[in-house]
Amino acid sequence: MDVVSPELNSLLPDEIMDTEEIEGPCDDTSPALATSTATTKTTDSMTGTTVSTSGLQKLTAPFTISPANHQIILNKVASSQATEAAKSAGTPAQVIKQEGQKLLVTTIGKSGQPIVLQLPHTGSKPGISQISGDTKTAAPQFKVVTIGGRPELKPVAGGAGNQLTTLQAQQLKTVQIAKKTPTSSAAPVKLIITKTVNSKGLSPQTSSPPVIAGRVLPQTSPVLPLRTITLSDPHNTSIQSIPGKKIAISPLKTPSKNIKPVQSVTVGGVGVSQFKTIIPLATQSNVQQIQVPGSKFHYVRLVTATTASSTGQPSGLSTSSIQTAKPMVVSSGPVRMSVPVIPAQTMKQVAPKPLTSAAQVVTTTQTQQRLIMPATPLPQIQPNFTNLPPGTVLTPAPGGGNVGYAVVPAQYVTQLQQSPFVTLASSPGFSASSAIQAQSRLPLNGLSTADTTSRPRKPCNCTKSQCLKLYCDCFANGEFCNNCNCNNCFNNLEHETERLKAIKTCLDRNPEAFKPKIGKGKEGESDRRHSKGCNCKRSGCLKNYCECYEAKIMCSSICKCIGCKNFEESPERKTLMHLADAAEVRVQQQTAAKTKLSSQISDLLMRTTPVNSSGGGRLPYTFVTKEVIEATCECLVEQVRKAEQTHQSQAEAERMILEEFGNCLMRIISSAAKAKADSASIGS
DNA sequence: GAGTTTGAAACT
DNA sequence: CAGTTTCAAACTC
Repeated sequence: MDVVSPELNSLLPDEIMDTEEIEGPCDDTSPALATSTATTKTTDSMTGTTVSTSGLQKLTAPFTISPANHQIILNKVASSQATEAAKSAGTPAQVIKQEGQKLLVTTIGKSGQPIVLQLPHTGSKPGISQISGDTKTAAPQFKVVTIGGRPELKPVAGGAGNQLTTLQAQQLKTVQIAKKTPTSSAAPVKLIITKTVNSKGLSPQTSSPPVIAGRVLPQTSPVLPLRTITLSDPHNTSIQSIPGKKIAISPLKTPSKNIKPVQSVTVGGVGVSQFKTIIPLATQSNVQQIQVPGSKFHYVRLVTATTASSTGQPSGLSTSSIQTAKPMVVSSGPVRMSVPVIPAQTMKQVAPKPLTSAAQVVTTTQTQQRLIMPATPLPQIQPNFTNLPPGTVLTPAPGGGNVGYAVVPAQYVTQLQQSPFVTLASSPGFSASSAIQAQSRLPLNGLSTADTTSRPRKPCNCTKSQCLKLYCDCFANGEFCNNCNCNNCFNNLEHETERLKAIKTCLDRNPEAFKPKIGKGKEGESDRRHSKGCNCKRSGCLKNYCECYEAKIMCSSICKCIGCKNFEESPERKTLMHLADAAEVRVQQQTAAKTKLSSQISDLLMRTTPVNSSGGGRLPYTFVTKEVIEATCECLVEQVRKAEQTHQSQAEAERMILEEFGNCLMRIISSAAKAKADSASIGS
């Protein structure tokens, strides 16, 4: 079992736990958010998005999705209070009154289509869903939730815009939140929450193809409209974690005997590439996985915090006052997760669920877990998070309670999700690591690397560093190696121990080693600048050797470069920029011309194919006579003249010539086809 | 594709 | 902290 010992854990920055100390502008979209106490705020420096988490001592955890800022807040709320909270949020809320866990999903703002989902106790009546599974399971089991890339959600169960009845709520075993397709923005988003009762992991769910217990499905597949979040509760065997014990780092690396039903939450994005993943490790038996496509957050971390929340309450609703504010905490008994999600671009925030109930009864005071997913570029927001690269898993320090940290590269988990995750969780003998590594070579969610990330990362070629030093871009970016050409790579879960050690070494050397190098400068300075500045001597800072130039930013006062030409007024820089721009434009034009020509040719071939087939042969090449060639050349030359007369750029001239050539080809082929058709008709 | 150059990271 | 070495990416041929 690969875990981080408490010793190593203790070496890591303490600030991990200090999320509540983080200050940042509060971009609340609802009054409810503004009234919370003991909140945790995280702010995306790039976007200003604010994620707030409710106080840990509260049990309520509204889940809200704000179209305005792409925030998703998930909180468990008391039923009556949920309504209030939703009202305060400016939109009607749908509340399901029922004992047990309640999940309020509501939107703030435009959509005005709040969704309230209730997660009944395990002991509650079996749902109508075929996947409800074994009702004997004591603990509530849930977990696959996929939310469409758009925050706008419309309730499906119980009718759109209508409040769900208690019965409906009880029957609400399956909710689908379909990703809203870009083309049909008006299409309602389905929300499917599947309650899975994985009794001993032997109850595969077959009724709802998109929803598979314990498995997160690929999110960006164009043929898979539905985004699903599967909430599968681990068996209620032991929710209580044992302080001091090591915690499985990830389901992937978890030894077979520790593999438990996996809780996973996936939030689908619309055409988004980068998937961020959270793998909270609540307890020994509780492995949770959260994936949020379309966001930029990179890390997943579990943060524990002692709370005053009452334990032993299955739902926790009876004792908790409504926590209207900045709720990003999903609480459920002993395990509480706070999931601030601050995507750099889409700014979606998700707070997944929690579950539990069964085992909560035992203890009086328990530590709770919060899951925090900071966006990758969040130096100012949660600087502490960036100190830990993804993949880091921390076990609770001695006496620290059931605290677990997991920082996992989203893409890595995304790959995992493509793998038979259920199998991983249910098959003791399965080599998770091997499977993971195999999967890591696959494109993300069926998309190429270039398609899946706004920050395409080149594969590394490390040979000596084992990809465990900052020389390796993958490692430096806090990512596992994926599709790389490296040799003897240790930057993977198979070598988690070494990796963690390397991470620690790097952090010892430089606590900010894993922070983005490009961040905001001082007040009044440029928005972006290198955190340390470059030290170039020979490149003039006008080659990609220079980190400033590579990041397309100007050198600043903190740079120690010699002979720098990377400043605003630098003629060399301007020339370079112009050349680069021109080259880019040219490439684009050529690409466009090629595409057009290609389409024209293919279109022509399509049209002439019937003729050819009817004629039973190819077009006579003899049509390309000397006269035809000359005429074609004249046409092309004419285009050159035209381009010169109109003072077209070279790129444009090339485009015109290419286009004319395409037209000539079309005419030749058409004539040939026509002649052949005519001859065929005459012959018959 | 091989070899060179370059500068960050690592080391002393 | 400065100097040196190592390393992998960028670049050149």
